[in-house]
Amino acid sequence: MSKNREIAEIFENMADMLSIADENPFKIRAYKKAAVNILELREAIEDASARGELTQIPGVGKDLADKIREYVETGRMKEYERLQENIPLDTVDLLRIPGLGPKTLSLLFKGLGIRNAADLEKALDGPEILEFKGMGPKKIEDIRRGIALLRKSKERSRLGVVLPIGESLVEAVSRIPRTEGAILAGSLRRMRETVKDIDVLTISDNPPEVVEAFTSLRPEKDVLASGGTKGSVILQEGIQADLRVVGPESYGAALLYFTGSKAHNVRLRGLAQKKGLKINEYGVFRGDAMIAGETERGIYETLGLPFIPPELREDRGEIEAAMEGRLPDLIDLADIRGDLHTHTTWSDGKATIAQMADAAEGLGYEYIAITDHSPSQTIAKGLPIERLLEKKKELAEEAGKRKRIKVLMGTEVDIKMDGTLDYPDEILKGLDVVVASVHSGFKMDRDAMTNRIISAIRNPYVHAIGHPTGRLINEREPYDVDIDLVIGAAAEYGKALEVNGSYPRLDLNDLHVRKAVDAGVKIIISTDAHSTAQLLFMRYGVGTARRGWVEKKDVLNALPFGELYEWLKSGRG
DNA sequence: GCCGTTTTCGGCCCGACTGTTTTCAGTCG
Repeated sequence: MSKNREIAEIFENMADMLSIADENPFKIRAYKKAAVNILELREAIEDASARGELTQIPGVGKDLADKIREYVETGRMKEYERLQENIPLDTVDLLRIPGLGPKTLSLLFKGLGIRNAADLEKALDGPEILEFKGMGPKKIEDIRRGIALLRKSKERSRLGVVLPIGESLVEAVSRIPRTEGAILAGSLRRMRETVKDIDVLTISDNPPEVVEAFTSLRPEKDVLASGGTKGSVILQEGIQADLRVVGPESYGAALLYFTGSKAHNVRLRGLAQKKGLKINEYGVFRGDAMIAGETERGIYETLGLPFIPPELREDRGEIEAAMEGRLPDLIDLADIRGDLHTHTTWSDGKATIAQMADAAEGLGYEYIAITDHSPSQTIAKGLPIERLLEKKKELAEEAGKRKRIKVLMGTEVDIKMDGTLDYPDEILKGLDVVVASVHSGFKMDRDAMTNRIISAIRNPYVHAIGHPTGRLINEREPYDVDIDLVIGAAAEYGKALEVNGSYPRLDLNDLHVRKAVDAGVKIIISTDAHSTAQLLFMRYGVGTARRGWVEKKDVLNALPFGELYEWLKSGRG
């Protein structure tokens, strides 16, 4: 196991310590930048160190290279330890509270001796804190809210973080001798936007041996339980993983049971009872006789039901729909023919137009829209009109070279505070794809925000609203918006709403997107990719859409190019 | 702390928004 992650985390922590110590901001940035680049490094950092090529890592100069080498060789970093003597890691942790930055923390650290969360909470209740410059009642309330949000986020991790870890775990389990395949269950299989733990199910004729192998798979942080049929560990990543081992005859029953949701399973067991049957994690029983259990499909059949996809299993009406034969024909990842919200080096993306187009071709897409930011997004290098026109030229050249994929000229244009857009209509008119999004002024009141977004929907050149609620899972609440009115307006004006597949967003969420398709609104499932790798976020978007009962016919980027293009052109004065 | 023929010192992304102010500091992206 390479030490890339550890070293990146150390530099990240050091940057935070330096920021609390009020150090040179550029030095702080240097540490952070190095951390990011180390995390993205394609090889084990020990190898680069052994070759003496650490300084070839971007952002790593002589000093940081020395520190990395010291850590690789000794497992320690003196400077890091020295910093911790002044500023403990508990204090650094407080920076993760949204609304509490280094300046305020430094003030409280020095002035009130606040070193950890307990100190902070006590101080927030006391009167002394108001003595400090810049501290007022609203700020204190902000920090309190931030603490609550952080607490919530600690319980559940984001889908896009955990799913890859779960998949590699499944692979590892399937390589354990005497197992027959392995599969993810639980909320991960249901593609919930956040998950608490990883559930893995496998088949074996010797469960205890498999559990034993599982708990010693990797140098796991902690073994919570290790028994005859199930084992439970805390992975290095800090996430709990449970393994259940069953015989082949019970595989379907166990999968159903451990996939949940609990509410769905309770309903199924109720149905079974009425038929004189009993369902448990080993099978379906009539008296003592087991009549199903090998497959999930077989179990649903004994209840007179068709197979219900995992994403629907929330007891949100799927059982009634199944009984009445009106389950949705859910969109599949394979139905997706293109990505309509992506960024490139023209604004804040990491890849060029050509690289993004190549990657999209590699995914078998028919089209990709390049939608860089508009000028208000200065931090994201949003494009002034002259740059937009330059980009248009490059994109046209790039598009001209390609036979297999259509490269569309687009923008993610900012919806400004007053509801107008960040480019004039005559510019928007000349673009193939216009996604309009809110990136500023998140604290507007509900009416103002709703009207702001509806103003954008009314613009004849806007095709879709990007990440319509602005939330960042575990980081930022959605802005206050009446989503029903937005959906109504989208339906009225024939505009699409986005399901943004970037896993911190997943916005619209499952419930909202279901409302949207119920109202007849078209959906665009996009990745908002800022790199070629992020084009793979599509599966999170599709998972969220499936949880929202979205069918292929609802999704614009499941259309063949000709039909999509017709839609894009329609209704534009 | 990093970086580089506008180089070995002097930059390094910066504007919007908020809450606290009475001209600005802190946070965010």
